Amino acid sequence: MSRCPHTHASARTYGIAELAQEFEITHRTIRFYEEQGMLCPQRRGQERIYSSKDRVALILILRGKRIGFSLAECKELIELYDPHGGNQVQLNSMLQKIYERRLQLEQQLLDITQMQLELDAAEQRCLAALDKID
Amino acid sequence: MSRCPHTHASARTYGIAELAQEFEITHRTIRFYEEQGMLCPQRRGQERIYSSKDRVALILILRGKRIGFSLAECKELIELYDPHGGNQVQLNSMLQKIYERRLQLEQQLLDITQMQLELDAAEQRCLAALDKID
DNA sequence: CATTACCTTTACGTAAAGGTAAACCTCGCA
DNA sequence: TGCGAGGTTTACCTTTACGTAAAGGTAATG
Repeated sequence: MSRCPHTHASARTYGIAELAQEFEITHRTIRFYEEQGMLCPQRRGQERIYSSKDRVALILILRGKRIGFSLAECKELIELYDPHGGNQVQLNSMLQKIYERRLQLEQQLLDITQMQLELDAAEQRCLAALDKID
Repeated sequence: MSRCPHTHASARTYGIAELAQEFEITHRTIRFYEEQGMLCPQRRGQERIYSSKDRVALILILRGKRIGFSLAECKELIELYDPHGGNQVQLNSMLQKIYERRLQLEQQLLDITQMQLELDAAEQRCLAALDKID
């Protein structure tokens, strides 16, 4: 069973080595994320079998990390992504979190463009100094 | 001396409490950054006197941190900002670092816009679920 | 003079995010 | 059948970025 009954877009599964290679991270890292409750692979005996949902979670984690989110924050992102209904209170709290994340992202955009400007200036100083050397 | 002889744009100085309040960080944090060689306050007896250069460094550190740079990376940014001449080899290595930072910032921009899209989608799901409740 | 407020140092603690090592299972196959 | 490739767990180690006492100097204030 579960062998692609109605081809639900992605019944594909992945081994740990496969994911580790694709995303250039270690096995330990992947298991660590599981310890933290961010991945939920099935088991075949001892072996972990990752679903494409796990793979998506990994993508979210790694993207979050690249822009400086903590794992706890990445976990929240995954929960936002997850379709798990919830009652009215929960939904409103999710909307609140989404709002806060958006503010944070906007601040980060400002920080990044500001930093780009400063890199430009630093580059100019370098080039000018090199110019003087000749 | 040093009492504003030719009003060099900013002979202003700052106390630790002042900076801590302005940037909403603790004294400990500021002293820690000094331990790491990122701030170089003068001393009046035991007391630390911060220059506006120190203040700029703090700004760079905090901005760097907001987008997930490590303190080591922030330190590099400060050094890029710092005008300290250097020979041809050093200048070229600085240019290389600037180039790498730029690439990283571009990746971060991609990550952020992607994440914004996902927040949009998550918000839609929340709103749709709330809609169903009514 | 004593208190209060702010500064200092030294030193140990800690959470986050994994790295690394040791030792074991187990499957396929030559 | 035996061995290697790839999987597993447990458990301790490390780095980063500070937090948190403990213990005391200094300066104004009542």
